[in-house]
Order: sequence, then C-alpha cells, then structure tokens
Amino acid sequence: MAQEQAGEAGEPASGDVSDRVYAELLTRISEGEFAAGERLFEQALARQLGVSRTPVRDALKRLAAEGLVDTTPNKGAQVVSFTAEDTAALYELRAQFEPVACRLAVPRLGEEDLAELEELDARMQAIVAGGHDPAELTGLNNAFHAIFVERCGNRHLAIALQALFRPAIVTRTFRQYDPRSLERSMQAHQQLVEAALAGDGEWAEAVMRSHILSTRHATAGTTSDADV
Amino acid sequence: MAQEQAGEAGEPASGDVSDRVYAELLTRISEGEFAAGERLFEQALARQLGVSRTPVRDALKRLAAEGLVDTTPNKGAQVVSFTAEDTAALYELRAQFEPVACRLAVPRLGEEDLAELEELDARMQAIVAGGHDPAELTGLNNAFHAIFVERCGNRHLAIALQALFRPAIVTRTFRQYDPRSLERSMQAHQQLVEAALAGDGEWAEAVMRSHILSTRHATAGTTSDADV
DNA sequence: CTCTGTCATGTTGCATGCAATCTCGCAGAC
DNA sequence: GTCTGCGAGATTGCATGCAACATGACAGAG
Repeated sequence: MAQEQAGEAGEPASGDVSDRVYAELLTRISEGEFAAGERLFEQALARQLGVSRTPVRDALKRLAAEGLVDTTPNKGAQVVSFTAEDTAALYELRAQFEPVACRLAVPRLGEEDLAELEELDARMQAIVAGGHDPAELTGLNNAFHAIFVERCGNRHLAIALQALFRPAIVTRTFRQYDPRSLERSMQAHQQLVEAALAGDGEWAEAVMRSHILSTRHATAGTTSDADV
Repeated sequence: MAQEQAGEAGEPASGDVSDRVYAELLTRISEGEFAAGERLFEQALARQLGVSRTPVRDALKRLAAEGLVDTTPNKGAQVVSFTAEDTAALYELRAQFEPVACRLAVPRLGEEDLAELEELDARMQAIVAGGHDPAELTGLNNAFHAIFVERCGNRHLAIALQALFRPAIVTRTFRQYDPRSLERSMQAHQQLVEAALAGDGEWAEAVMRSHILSTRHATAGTTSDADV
C-alpha cells in the first residue's frame, strides 16, 4: 500500500541518502541493536553505512527531535534510556491523546486505508497463531496505529503524537509476550477494524483508550513495554 | 534543578551558533517578518546572519521537525501557511492537551518557577495597561505557557506539545487585539498564577482549558489567532 | 597513598567545495 | 499561435577540512 516508506508524517523529508540513514538508524534502534544509553558516533556510523558524516548528522538530529536519542552539546547522541516511570507516563499520555486522533481519523479513512487495516490485523493474527516473531509483530502494530495517527486530518497532531509514541519503541527490546494480554490486544485490534469499517469514531476512540490502558497495565510490573 | 537555558524542552541542543540561528529564525517567523509561504534560502540567511550554511541548515531542519516550516526534497524550506480550519484544529487540540500538561506541572513548580510566572504575568499586565506592543506580548505569553509545558515532568509530552503550540505562533501576524478577550486572557493568567501558588493542579487545568477555548472562540471568525 | 595540574586523544561543530536536481525562460517546430 | 525541447541559472544535498571543546590518562607534588 504505497504509504510513504521513509518520509513518515512530519515530512522532515530531506535528501535521498539522509532518509536512508534515518530509516536504518530507526530500525536498528527499534530492534534493539543499539542498547539504551549507547553512544552513537557520527564517524563510525558514517563509515559503517558508507556515507559521509553529514547525512548521519542530519539523521541523528531528526531522531533527537523525535525524542529517540539524547544529544548533549559537544558530546553527541546516545540512545534514550527509560525508567519504569517514564514508560508509565508515556502510556498515560498515549491513553489520553491517541484515542482522540483515532476518533478524528475514522471518518476520514478511505477504502485503501480500511483494506490496509484489515490486512495488518490479519497478518498480526497469523503471527500470533503461529510462533510469534516479536520484531515483525511490533512493526505491524506500529503501522496499524500509525494509520489512525496519520489520517487524523491534522499534521500537527500527527507530529505531536509521533513524538509521544515513537520513543516507546525503544523500550521494546526485552519485552516478554504475555499470551493473555496479547490475545486481548488482538481482540482490540479487531474491534478497531470493525469500528473503522462502521465509520464510528466514538466507538473506535473508546476501544483505543481501553486498549492502551490495558496494555499499560500489562506492563506495569516490568521495565519493558508491550505496546501491541 | 539545573534549568536548560537555550535548549528548550526537546533538547535538540546543538552547537552555539546553530542555536543562535534557530532562535533568530524562530523569532522572525513568530514576529511575522517572514510571510506565510515565503521560501527560506539557506545561503541568503547564512550571509545575512554572518554564518555558514551548515548551522542554517540545522536550524531549518529543526524548525521543520517542529512543523514551523515545510520542506520539500530539493526545493528547501518555506514558512507554513495555515487555513482557518488548521488554526481551529490547532486550538481544539491545544485545549485538549495543554491543560493536562498544566495539571502535571503545577505540583512540580519550584520557587523560581512561581516567581517567573508572577513576573511574566505582571509584565504582560503592564503592557496591556499601557500601549500594547503585540510582539513583546506574545513573547511573554509564550514564555508563560512554556513554563507549564516544560515542567510537566515528561520530556516527550513537552516535545509533543511544543509541536502543537509552536506552529500557532506563525499565524499571529495579522492578529488584532480585541480589548475584551485580552482582558479575559489576563484574568486567566492571574488565575493560573494563583492556582500554581496554591499547588492546585486541577484548578490550573480547568483554568487553562477555558482559557484556550475562550481564545479559540475569540479567533473563530478570523484567519488570525490571538493565543494570549 | 591521594589529589591536582597538564597534556594527548577523540569527537563534535562550523566552514567550504563539488555534484545532482529542479526551475524557468527561450527558441524552434508544427 | 501553441506546444515541445533544450539550456542556463540557481538551490539543495553530500563530502571533506579545520578549529573548539570535552574526556581520560599520566606524572608530580603534598
């Protein structure tokens, strides 16, 4: 489904190489290849990716603006590290804001959006049914949630929300999948699809809220999250 | 409590020159020196500010990430332009989100924060009492609101909110000050200070919400806003 | 043994050169 | 007269060189 592959929502669309580097770093961070707190050196990354320092700098700044890395003036960037409270606060906020975007988005969803939602839902269920692959599951889940955010009809809300739930992906590394909460999440996704198909924004909003709160609860005891 | 002085909230803290350029561009945009839709050329700005293109590039990217300028791949940056609906939506969202930050922030405010709030309030009132200088008024107002956002205790909420209410400042160019709504805003600010001094987050939240909604209403008929 | 001052190293931040891309105007053909 | 193709100018994007700052080790004094 077309979907902007690297441009995301905030359209900080830079060049060609720069986008590639950004996407690569984003993937590595979200898949836990970089440990939390690990320093990211411009030159090392540049050599490793076969580009110069400039696009790496750009990508790191972009990640910093999105809250995925911390930067200190003359020291550079390091992957953000979350405390348990940080994660809890993040969920608290998502629970308040993302449902709003959801309600706004539902009436605006087109045919292809709905089709994509159904497909993503189906693929996630397939993964859960079989042996689950955490990395792929979160990717699909992010895409699923992203549809609502990106279609909310307000660029700035999209930017704001990306800033809120992008950082959450870095905490996913040590996640443990609890079968029960996973099942509950799948049901929530199904309900979201139904609500979307029905064009019922309020329903979708309510489902999304309980979905997020339920997930928050499931992760209350651990330092990891499970934002599926 | 350390206080970051120039790093703002999202701490995309870059270098020295880069920050200066960013601040300068932000000021010019918010004061309407750059028209909406106007293209911003790197080299021209660099010459004008007496620096090289690099820090200008960085600043523009930062502004793009915050939604203050639009960038297209090989064309550069231009100041965002808002339709009336965009502005309305922005207020709608602020009304939902900023009060939450306000509630979270109030219990966390220190002595110096309270003192600053009082001072900012006093200065704004002084300006309103005399002949008002729009530019300075909005600057103070932004600072006033920023205190709550920055002290909300969650970095990511701060980033998200900056994304929401930073863009609003660009629409201020043609604003017209309606004496009555201005007076109402001043009273709201006073109440916010009182609530903050009392440490009553819920009160502050309620005041902030009505403050924003009132402002939205005041700007409903125009294409400009009046976020004081 | 501990603490402090100095120095070497590494990294970021800024400046500049070069290539790729886009835009716009103009000439020529139909 | 209108449309198409070409070319010059301009602007961004990437690469690289240089200077400033921060960090860490080591030597020397107390």
